Amino acid sequence: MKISTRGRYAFVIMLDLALNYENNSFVSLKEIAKKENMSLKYLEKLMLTLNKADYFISSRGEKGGYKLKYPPKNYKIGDILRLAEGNIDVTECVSKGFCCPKKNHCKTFPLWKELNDLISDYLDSKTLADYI
Amino acid sequence: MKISTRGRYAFVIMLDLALNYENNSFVSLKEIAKKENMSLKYLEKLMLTLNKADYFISSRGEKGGYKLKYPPKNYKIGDILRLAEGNIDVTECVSKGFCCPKKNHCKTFPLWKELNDLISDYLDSKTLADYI
DNA sequence: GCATTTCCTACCAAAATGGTAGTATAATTA
DNA sequence: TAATTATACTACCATTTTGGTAGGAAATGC
Repeated sequence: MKISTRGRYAFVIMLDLALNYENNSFVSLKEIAKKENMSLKYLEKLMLTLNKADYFISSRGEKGGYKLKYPPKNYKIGDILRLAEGNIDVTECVSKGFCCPKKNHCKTFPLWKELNDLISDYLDSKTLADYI
Repeated sequence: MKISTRGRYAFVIMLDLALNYENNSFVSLKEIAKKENMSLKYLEKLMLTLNKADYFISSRGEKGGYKLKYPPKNYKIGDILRLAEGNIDVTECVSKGFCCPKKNHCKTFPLWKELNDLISDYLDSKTLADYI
């Protein structure tokens, strides 16, 4: 049931960018890595994943870095974690598109389904704006 | 955020024993393994873990196996999963006894804490009796 | 043109996961 | 009492996941 380093780091990165949103300047991964005591190289790789979404505006070179494309309240924590972790479903059988032959008479399915909805709904009810 | 095979199997095993609770007979792992299409050897090892708790009465030899020591409503799903999985906390930092130096001014801690409580409270509100 | 920073690929060590194998021990039954 | 059956316990193992490093290429600002 662990949230992995990927997810935890992603949340931190996004929060750091959210905190800088009003400034309209770029924040480099180097700064974040230093501030949060994370490996720059690991952050770079993680950023490749996050960048698949329409989350940032980026700029290379000196004074470059990243900034949020939209205001912090537009970023659901659930979406950030799904992106960073791949998915956050508690079992395979509750994942969209997964078809288990005994889904309808499985005694355990209702628990996983309810638990999964509880988690998803909670994480989707929170945005970056709630943590700055 | 996945519940591993250990936790999922544990829930299934406990449910099978709960279904047999009224019968007052023993259910062998061989039967469960066959019925649920699981590896007997893996079940045996998992049972070693579950048996650390005061959950079963067991008997060896023919007609042997396991039965629940207490009625199904006495078994919280949360406890079963904690036992099988080691722990079910979403991060290390929310685990009891873990001390993070920046716990009090960490921007992300509140989310993990709330999420963890949500999950724990839900799983502790359900017992085996709810699924038979 | 040079330093800086993102972008991208390839690799790698350690840990977790999901098993298997073998054996000892206890209970049942023929 | 001997054979069978089932739990109890230890050791091992292959695969996947996790967390991270290395090295460049491409773009940008000064």
